[in-house]
Amino acid sequence: MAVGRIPIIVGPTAVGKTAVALALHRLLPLEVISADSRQVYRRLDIGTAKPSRKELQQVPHLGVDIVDPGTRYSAGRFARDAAGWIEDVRQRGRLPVVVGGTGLYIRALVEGLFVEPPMAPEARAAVQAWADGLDARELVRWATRLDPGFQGGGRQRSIRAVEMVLLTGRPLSHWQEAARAEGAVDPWYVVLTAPRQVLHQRIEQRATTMVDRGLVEEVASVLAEGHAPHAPGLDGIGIREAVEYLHGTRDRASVAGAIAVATRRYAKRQETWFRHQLRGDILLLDSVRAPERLAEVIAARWRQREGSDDGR
RNA sequence: GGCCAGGUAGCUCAGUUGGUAGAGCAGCGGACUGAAAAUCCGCGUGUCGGCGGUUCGAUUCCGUCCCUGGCCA
Repeated sequence: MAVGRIPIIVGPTAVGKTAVALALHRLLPLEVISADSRQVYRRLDIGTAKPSRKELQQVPHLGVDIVDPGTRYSAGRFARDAAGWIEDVRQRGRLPVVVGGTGLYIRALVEGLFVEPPMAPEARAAVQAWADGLDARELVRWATRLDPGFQGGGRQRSIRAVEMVLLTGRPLSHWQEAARAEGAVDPWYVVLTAPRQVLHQRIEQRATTMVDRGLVEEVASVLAEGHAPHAPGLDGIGIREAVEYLHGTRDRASVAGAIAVATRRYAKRQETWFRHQLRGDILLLDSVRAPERLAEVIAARWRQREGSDDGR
């Protein structure tokens, strides 16, 4: 169900994706499809650096605030949801623009994941409970034994490999080969980059601002609603550090610094992903330039492309 | 000004009885198919403060200068 070509703006955290999307909105009739695995969670606004309420009013965003912190979201669900949103935006006669930093979500949308066979929730929970009693090394050993094609990894990936074999009778690699899904869109990637030094500065700034704006209080109030500290929505940079402080294992003065360190590492992993994992047309833009200038370049290139070949 | 202590990786430090040095943190590179802000794999990145001297060889010993901290004036 390819829906045609659409722009996909990616880049590491804090590089300025939101600002560019906002500026681009003034040049093109667009709606944003957010590809961000943290911003899907309601209530966590400061910690996930969501666009402000005002910004969300100015530019329609789909994919923000769609599940409670206690609900598990996934790349597969994103791929289905996003394909629907894109369709809706098209119906309204507007241009869907995917914006986000979660590489796997974008891959799931563009290239499609394999079609996952049904797995009983109780069975998954049982595997999870079994895994809770084992350490990472034991899990890796099980994964290797049950799935000879196991590509390696730690706790999380081992559990996934074991789960697939136990609940479907076939290893992950089998499904990946045998049940390839179709991609939903034809991507035009715009990759925003910034020199490391600049990026690190922005990250530092952002970490401090988060704490000043009440990150700790926000997390405390979500915990007070009864969510466990390891709830799906609470597993994110910034939120983790706030939880550590609230549990007394970290002093308040060190929160912002720890967030900056974790964020820098995350940004590096994202850059590695965007450097090697994207397939297709890519426009690389240095985001040291003003968002308005970047938006102009993107809009001009887009019109050029769409004009020169009728979008197929 | 005098007397101590110290100047080794981006930071905090270890070490070399003379054979050009290594930990933690930070950082860098890479992998990536439903938890991905996750989960993993790999990599020391260095005028051992400067300049002289002794020595086959000095980061190490000697001299001198500079810098930092402390104490005394």
